[in-house]
Amino acid sequence: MSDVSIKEVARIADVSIATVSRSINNPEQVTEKTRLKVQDAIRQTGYSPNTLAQSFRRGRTNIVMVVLPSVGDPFFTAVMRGIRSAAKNKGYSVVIEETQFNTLTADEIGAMLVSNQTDGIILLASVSPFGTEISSANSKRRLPIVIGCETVSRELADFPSVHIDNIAAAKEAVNYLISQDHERIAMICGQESSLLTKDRELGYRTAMKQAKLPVEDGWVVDGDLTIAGARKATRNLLNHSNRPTAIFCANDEMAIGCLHEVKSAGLGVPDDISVVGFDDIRYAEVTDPPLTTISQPAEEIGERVMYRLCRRIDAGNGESSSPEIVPHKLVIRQSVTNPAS
Amino acid sequence: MSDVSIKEVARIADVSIATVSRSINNPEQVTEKTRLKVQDAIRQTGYSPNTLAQSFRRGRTNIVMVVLPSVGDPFFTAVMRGIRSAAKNKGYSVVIEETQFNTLTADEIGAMLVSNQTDGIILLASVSPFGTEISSANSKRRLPIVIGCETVSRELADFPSVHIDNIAAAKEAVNYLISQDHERIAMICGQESSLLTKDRELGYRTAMKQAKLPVEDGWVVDGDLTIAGARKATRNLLNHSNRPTAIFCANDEMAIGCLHEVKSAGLGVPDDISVVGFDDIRYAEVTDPPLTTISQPAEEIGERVMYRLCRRIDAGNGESSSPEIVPHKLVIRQSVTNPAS
DNA sequence: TAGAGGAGTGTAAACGTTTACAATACCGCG
DNA sequence: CGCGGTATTGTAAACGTTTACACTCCTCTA
Repeated sequence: MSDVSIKEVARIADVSIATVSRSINNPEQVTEKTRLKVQDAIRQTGYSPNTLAQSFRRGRTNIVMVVLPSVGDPFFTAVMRGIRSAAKNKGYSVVIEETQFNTLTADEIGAMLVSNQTDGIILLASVSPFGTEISSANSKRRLPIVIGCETVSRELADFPSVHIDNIAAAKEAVNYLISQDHERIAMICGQESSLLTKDRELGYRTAMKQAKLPVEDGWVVDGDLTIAGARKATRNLLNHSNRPTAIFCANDEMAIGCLHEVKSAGLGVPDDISVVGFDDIRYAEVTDPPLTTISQPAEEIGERVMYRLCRRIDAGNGESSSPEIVPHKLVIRQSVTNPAS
Repeated sequence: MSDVSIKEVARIADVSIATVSRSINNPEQVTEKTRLKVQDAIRQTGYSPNTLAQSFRRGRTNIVMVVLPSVGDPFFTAVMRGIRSAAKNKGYSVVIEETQFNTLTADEIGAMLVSNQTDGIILLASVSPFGTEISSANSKRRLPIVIGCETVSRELADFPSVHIDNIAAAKEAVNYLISQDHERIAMICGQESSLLTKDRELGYRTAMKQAKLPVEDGWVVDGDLTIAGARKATRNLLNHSNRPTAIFCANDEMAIGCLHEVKSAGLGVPDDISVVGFDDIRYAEVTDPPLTTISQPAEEIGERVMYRLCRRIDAGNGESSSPEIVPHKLVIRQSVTNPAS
């Protein structure tokens, strides 16, 4: 099967290998007649081009790498589905690199580039605050990189990106709690390093400030973006001397941990504590109670980011680098109620 | 960076390109002195081998493909983590193909092979009952394939596999329900095509038969392995004229849907209905109530299956094809109670 | 009918490695 | 000092494509 090369086809079809190559890749350059001859020979021999040789010759792997914090998080698997579908559409394969929530340094990205030879990279994870290294190292290398979900720091601003408006979305979530008469609202956020988390925290603080509500010391805690982290964070919140009536979580994964911990403490959701999540992963509607959360168009983000990358790969530096903001939506379920009732 | 080739290094180090290649790949074949010279030159030039050229020359992509039903299912993401860790260890990249629960045909696998040139394939999904096509097509091609999680049909028996004993595990789960005095036990299983599901169903039926308990018509329903499917299945079960007191689900994903639907119907878990799952995904301990389920060593399966594949790739047909059974474990949480109480 | 121009095809080089084989250098022994 | 043998290095071919360039036909125009 795969041991027959273009030479054999050329021999059978009685043409040169160049003509075979052309009838496959640029059919308009050959006669109808020879094209048919070649097609026949291909069918006879069961030839299929050696993609290794093609990649080598063309200098293209047709592989892109996506770097993400955690493959386990349903939000990212949803984004991945979008990426994969667009990739398949464009003839790319996708390899995944998981950062396990650690922040990437420029060197690590560099290492990934040389080891996994890829045509481009999609960053769904935070990169180190020393973003300049990457961007300068990269303007040198001019490697196509596009950023998804994560908010973009100034240093990376010359790369295209697609994400929601995290600040506005977080504000909307918190404003909803405020509209339900909550005044003591806490937040569980991700680790320091994540810009995206920082933005959501900023949205929370802005909403609180605009409503002239205080944010007490110890009301903003790090939940590590994991279930376990959120459970610990929730315990701290419940033991706070001025216990909040509502908790806003920076992602649904943590909201699930939070829900569980509140109930383990013998309290009710939403009767004693209201909870709001972020992402609208597919488990959000089957938690108990179903989770009120911010919905992101995860698959769409994935598709857009992949198409954006393709354009970058094809167009080189031509592709614009403006951030692309996609819409979010507050979806109201049953994890929030009025604290007075 | 990547535009400097081995030639440049050879020029700087004042040796031939063959020597450069050797000092990298077979250091024991060159003098200490030249090795150092070459190392220096590499550092000076920032050379790193062109992996495309290497792949081409060596006829190896160092890429493996894994075919799985659904990337979203946390069980599979856990298996993937194991695969990825082993792959990284061995210098392989991993690309994923999702079947979306459809059964694969031999042709489809063939197409994947020629389009994505890979060194091997890990099958975590069901393949079509016409397994002979694949195995014969493959003995021709002698492509390294190994099977994980899925039970192996007779036709595929010449490929290595690693999985738990699904029949025994399902029996154990059902026996546990029986030991808790349940007599009316239903099951939500996956689609027809999945052998793995068939085995779990077989385990269920065997346990029931051995305990001389009847399996009523309509007690074994298809839940599609999805949350939505399980909810619908659960609704049917709850409306059954002889309503079961316990439901055994073929995976945790469905158990989550089941839990939710039971509670939506105004019933309590486990007080009115007991529920048992399968897989022990990481959400299983934070459902309400925490889920009693069968735990599979998912990451370990992933690692073993990958190492197995490596051996197949290296050894050719040398590697044994005996199935490798890994241990499962019943983990008891709070979704089951005695129906009398 | 000569010549220009274009369409179709062939020849051969190139991509960056690895590796069989040849050549050279080095060592120890007689 | 010469010789055999081994350790190290160099030369060149090969992997399967793509593609620049050259060549051959053919057609159309003047």
